Amino acid sequence: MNDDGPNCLVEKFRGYTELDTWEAELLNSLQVDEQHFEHNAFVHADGSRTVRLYVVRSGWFASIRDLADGNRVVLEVALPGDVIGLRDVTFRQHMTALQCLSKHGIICPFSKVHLHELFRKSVKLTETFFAIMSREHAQLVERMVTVARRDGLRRLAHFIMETAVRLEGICIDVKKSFDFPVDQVDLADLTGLSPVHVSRCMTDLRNRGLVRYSRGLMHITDREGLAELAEFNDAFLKPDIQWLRAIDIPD
Amino acid sequence: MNDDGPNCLVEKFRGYTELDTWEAELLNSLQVDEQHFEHNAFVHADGSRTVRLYVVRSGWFASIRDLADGNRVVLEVALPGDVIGLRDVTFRQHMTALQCLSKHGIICPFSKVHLHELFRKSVKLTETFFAIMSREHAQLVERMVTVARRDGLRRLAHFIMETAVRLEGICIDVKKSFDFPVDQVDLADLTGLSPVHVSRCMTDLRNRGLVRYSRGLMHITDREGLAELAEFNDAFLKPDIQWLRAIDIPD
DNA sequence: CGTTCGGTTGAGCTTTGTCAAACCGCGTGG
DNA sequence: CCACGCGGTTTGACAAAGCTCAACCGAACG
Repeated sequence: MNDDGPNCLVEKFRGYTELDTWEAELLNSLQVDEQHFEHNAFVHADGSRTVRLYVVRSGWFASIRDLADGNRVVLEVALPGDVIGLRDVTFRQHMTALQCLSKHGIICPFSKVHLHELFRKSVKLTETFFAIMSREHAQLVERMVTVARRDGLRRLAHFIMETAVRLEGICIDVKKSFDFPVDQVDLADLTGLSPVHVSRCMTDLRNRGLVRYSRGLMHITDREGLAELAEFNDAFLKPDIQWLRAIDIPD
Repeated sequence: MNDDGPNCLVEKFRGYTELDTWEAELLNSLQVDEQHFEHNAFVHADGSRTVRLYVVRSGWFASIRDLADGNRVVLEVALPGDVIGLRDVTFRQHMTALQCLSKHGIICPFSKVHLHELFRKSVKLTETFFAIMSREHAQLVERMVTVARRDGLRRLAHFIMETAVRLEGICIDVKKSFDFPVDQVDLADLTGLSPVHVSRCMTDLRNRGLVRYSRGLMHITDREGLAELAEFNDAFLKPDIQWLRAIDIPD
């Protein structure tokens, strides 16, 4: 029941390490419940108590921070198969709200007690959760670099590339059009731009023949060009499968 | 020898959990070596193999990314007692260079094999490393929010507040002047601004009577005002000491 | 006593933001 | 079938924030 595709934890973990059946079962025990959400529905609010974590089953979910002046920041987008909440679990309160971006989305909640038990049962799984969190961290580092030092065009190019590569990781063919349930306001909050400027930059990307984009569908028409414009390097999305068998190498 | 102040791991970990002597010894075994660096010296380059992690003994160290166009981003600043490298350890290569910011700095390197052994020996320490990484993540989230959506004045105010609170955490009295070995070029790379604009904003902060700052010394003259301007909330710096004893609470 | 380095200042320019209007595809109800 | 309204996008005019370049200043240091 929980082995039905790349949107499940077992598949994700197998990208990092080998699992025997007992470990796979442990992971699957995190995906017994299901919650459904509609577009823009909140899973939890900013500042709410950290009680649960989630595995995304379908749809896109975003970590959101609303600012006093009405501005909003999207810190990260979680895609199917992603784990949400590792960052917050060691805090009492959530640092961001969690919202469903797509028309419809499904997540599997599990309690942090459950995670905790799992930590005690398997070092290997613990290490893999560790690796997953560090990958999320790495993703944020790349977005930080982009937002801090690149112009609007490149920020958007980078986000599109990043998302495409991540979607490939869950077996979505991005060579043709793919679902991209993010409107221009979301893109603005993702890149630190204004919606108007996002519109201008997207038009620019289109005019350069890099993407085609409309109403929830994205099509990358020149992947090389887009990656080059964004100075995109996908190393940060690829975990080192060997790290568990680290070998100390002198300089 | 390694219990001599707040710049050691044992002290840091005691902020998260209780340690018995055996665990304290394990941690101290990570701090047997020492490396010294001068201002702007590199500990490792961007893209180099991830072999070691570090504990900062003294001085400030920065994770740096150089961009193709000559721009530079400072991703994070590590202060005494901080662990450097948890983010990169699950990757084959470093995502940033590591540079000594202060006139002089000392770090204790330990191999990732060593970390790995420690993971096998103590779940509690593993979980604490997990918590430490999530705190670093949280820090980056706050900086991301700031860089994405706040103006130069607020970005600087936020960085100063964040740093002050972190310094307090290692027993540095920030009520009076304190060491602030970061020049305006560094501040620019930290906030995504130009050095010239940093100068203007720093002057502005001074004129508003919030800080006094010159040549490596910082003095916060109006902490309330500075925190308010930056919309600074220090929750993200405070780990939840209770998280290991998490209790599942229904909504 | 000159040089150097970091910081400051001013002028002009570029990028991006703001506001407001127009537009467009789409679904709904008359 | 058409008019309408709605949400999201586009466009234009203008304003603001921040960048670049260049000159200048002042403390530290040889």
